[in-house]
Amino acid sequence: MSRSRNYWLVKTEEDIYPITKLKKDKVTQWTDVRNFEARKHLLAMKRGDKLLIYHSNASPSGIAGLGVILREAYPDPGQFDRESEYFDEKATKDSPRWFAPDVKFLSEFKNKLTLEELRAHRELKNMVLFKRSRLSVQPVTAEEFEFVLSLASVSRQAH
DNA sequence: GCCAACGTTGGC
DNA sequence: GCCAACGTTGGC
Repeated sequence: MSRSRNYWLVKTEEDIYPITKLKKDKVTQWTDVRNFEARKHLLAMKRGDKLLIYHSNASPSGIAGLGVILREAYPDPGQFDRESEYFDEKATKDSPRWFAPDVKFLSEFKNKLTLEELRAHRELKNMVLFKRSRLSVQPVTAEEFEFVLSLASVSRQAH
């Protein structure tokens, strides 16, 4: 029996790792997530799951494009590196604490879908994005995902 | 840069 | 196991 695909929203700070950088890299390790609930979601991601890529700390903040899970989560190397700002002394190779999947670039929206615009749609009113504003990896329903895509194509047609 | 929201830590 | 203090996120 095949499992249905899941959808997620992941945040990245626009001035640290914008989607234009992912576009250039094609694939990146989605590292540095250090929050237990976000970790749970990273570990639940399956190859082929699609991601809304959200730029935080931006003006304005919003969804900038799409990615897809290429490799499921494996231990995040930064936790073992004393030099890294993401080093975790409680983590060992035998029992890692933090994980990262590989994310592949899919597309960049012509126009970022801003928080303000997203908030304006009833169809999106239950998005975790609004209820759990600090969670950096969060589930998205299939309906929400499809609706966001429909908004993105509208903004593409506008230009 | 401010500050509200909220996740995490640590004393008890 | 509670909860106050602290630190961080992220919108504005």
